[in-house]
Amino acid sequence: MKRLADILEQRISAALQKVTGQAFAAMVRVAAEPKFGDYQANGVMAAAKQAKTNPRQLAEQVVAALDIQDICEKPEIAGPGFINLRLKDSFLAARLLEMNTDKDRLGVEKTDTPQTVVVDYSGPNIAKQMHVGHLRSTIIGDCIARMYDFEGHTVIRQNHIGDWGTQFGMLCALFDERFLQISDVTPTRKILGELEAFYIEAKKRFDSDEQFANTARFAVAGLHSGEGPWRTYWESIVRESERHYCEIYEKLSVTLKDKDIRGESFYADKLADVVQTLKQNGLAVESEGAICIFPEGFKNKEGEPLPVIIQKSDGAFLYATTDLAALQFRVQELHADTIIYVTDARQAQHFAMLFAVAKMAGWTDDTIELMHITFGTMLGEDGTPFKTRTGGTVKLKDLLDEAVQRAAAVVEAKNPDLPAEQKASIARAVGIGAVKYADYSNNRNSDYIFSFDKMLAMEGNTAPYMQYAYARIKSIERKAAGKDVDIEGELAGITTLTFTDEAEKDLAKLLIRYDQAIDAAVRECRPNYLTGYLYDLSQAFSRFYSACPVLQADARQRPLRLLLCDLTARTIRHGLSELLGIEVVEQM
RNA sequence: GCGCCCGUAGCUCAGCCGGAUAGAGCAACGGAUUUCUAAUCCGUAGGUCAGGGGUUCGAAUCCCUUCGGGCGUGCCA
Repeated sequence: MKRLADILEQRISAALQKVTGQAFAAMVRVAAEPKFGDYQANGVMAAAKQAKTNPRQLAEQVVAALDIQDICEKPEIAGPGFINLRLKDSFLAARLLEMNTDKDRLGVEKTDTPQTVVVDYSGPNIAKQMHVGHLRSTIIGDCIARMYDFEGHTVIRQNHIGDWGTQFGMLCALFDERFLQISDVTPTRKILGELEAFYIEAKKRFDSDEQFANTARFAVAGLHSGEGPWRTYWESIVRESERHYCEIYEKLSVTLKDKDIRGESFYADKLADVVQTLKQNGLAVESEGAICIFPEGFKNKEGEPLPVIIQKSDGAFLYATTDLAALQFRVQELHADTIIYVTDARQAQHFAMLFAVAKMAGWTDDTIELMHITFGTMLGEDGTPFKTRTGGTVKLKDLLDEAVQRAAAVVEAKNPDLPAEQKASIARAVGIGAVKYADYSNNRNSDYIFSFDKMLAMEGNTAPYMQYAYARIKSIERKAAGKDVDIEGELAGITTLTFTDEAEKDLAKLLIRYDQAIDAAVRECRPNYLTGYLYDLSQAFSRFYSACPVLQADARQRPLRLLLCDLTARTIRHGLSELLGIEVVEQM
């Protein structure tokens, strides 16, 4: 099913071409107000200006040349030269019926130019527990990966975890001290059970105990050379950490799996080559004792060229080195057409420089797209970076647990008679959904204020609003049997649809726009376009629900209403659960 | 100093390539339930889109500038 907005764009552009002899964009948009119709074309005014003709007159000619009666009522010309379009009932009905036959994709077409897309997201530093700072990259990246997937691209998720570096020396040192002989995984868990505390203690010892610090440095050397027990310790720590964050991913319905892990350690033995290559091709030079590359256009405080440092004066490599190795790997081994990095906005300059270096080195060219998808900081209710009352970082697990707990209280208040197990599962879906949705629904570039009270108020533009709309539809379906309504039978037997209420049409018009919403969201990697659509859809449904009885509707009205319910439920479920990773519930 | 992001209703935020009278939610006020879940719906009120200038048929949106906030700016990631 071709996107309606695209069809309209093409038809009107064609008419413009016919009239003016030139190519102009029709600039079709959803109408600003219902009284202007359903869609409007704004392109005539710009075209008239360029062609130096009267816009109203041009609009008349365009409308006269326009072949569109299969889709719209007679177009109207308004204002300085807008062309207003109103969809025909017959067209709406045809689209709905087409969606009805496409259970999986709701009429959303796959891309005709599939690509290999690498999405790099989440990337926790595994020495520590995941905290709120990891939330945005994890879920925004996941939504991007899901959307690209759905559009038919080959998506390669990459979890670039921080599993290498000097901090692992001190962790191994403490590990060594705590447990000299690792026999199986159980004692490992015991030692690392409170990973955060383990890290803090190691850090404390490292800073205060000279002998311990020496052991830590010795451990780093051992890690690199592979001598001694250090690799084994390291593996235990890494494995234990992975267990921890895979648990969080599962809680969050994030699609990252073990196979997506490709941490810093993976690139460790490639770093020397990267530096060597860049030296050989003359890009990397020594400066103040470090090996640097100076991409054009970047300056430091003194206005001098700013370097990307790839090797410190002591010989050690840096994260820029690892990032370059990863970039090269993704292009050359994973054959990426597009690489999307989902990290916070503070790293914008780092990635800009990185991309510049990759281009200088000839690793990428104009056929490969490198995107840094940025997002703002999560703030507490006082507007400062989000912390616990005592000033510590908030652990992701604690935050999610609290959300679920709060949701459980609401479920208990609203629906105390449900079985305990079902109440618990609703609380999970609602609580986690609320946290994710609050993040998704904001423009990712702005900092946003995290507030349990707001996101779990469960009124207005929140995940529960949509989950509720979905649950109401499911409730209708459950009641249907008792009222001798055979939904499946009626849906299968529909041949014509009759609109008798504006609320039906408003809902239908939104339903057929799902493809457009996804397209906008994926094009700019902005999940909030998708949440905005789903909210509009749910609102249209709620209006429809209060205006139009379904099961009691007469035989003429009921097929359409059943179809609208079914398509709405499927769209909400698909949007929430397949694209945003937010669970839906049958009852709430 | 330079660079990036941000400034929209009392609060939290949308506003897609410049389009018609700038939109939601929360809070406030008033209404709606013998009928499929009221976690809902309908209505009222609320704005110098930080200020100024420019581009043009048209600017919250693009450009310049001032103010205010955040972040980054050579060996952390």
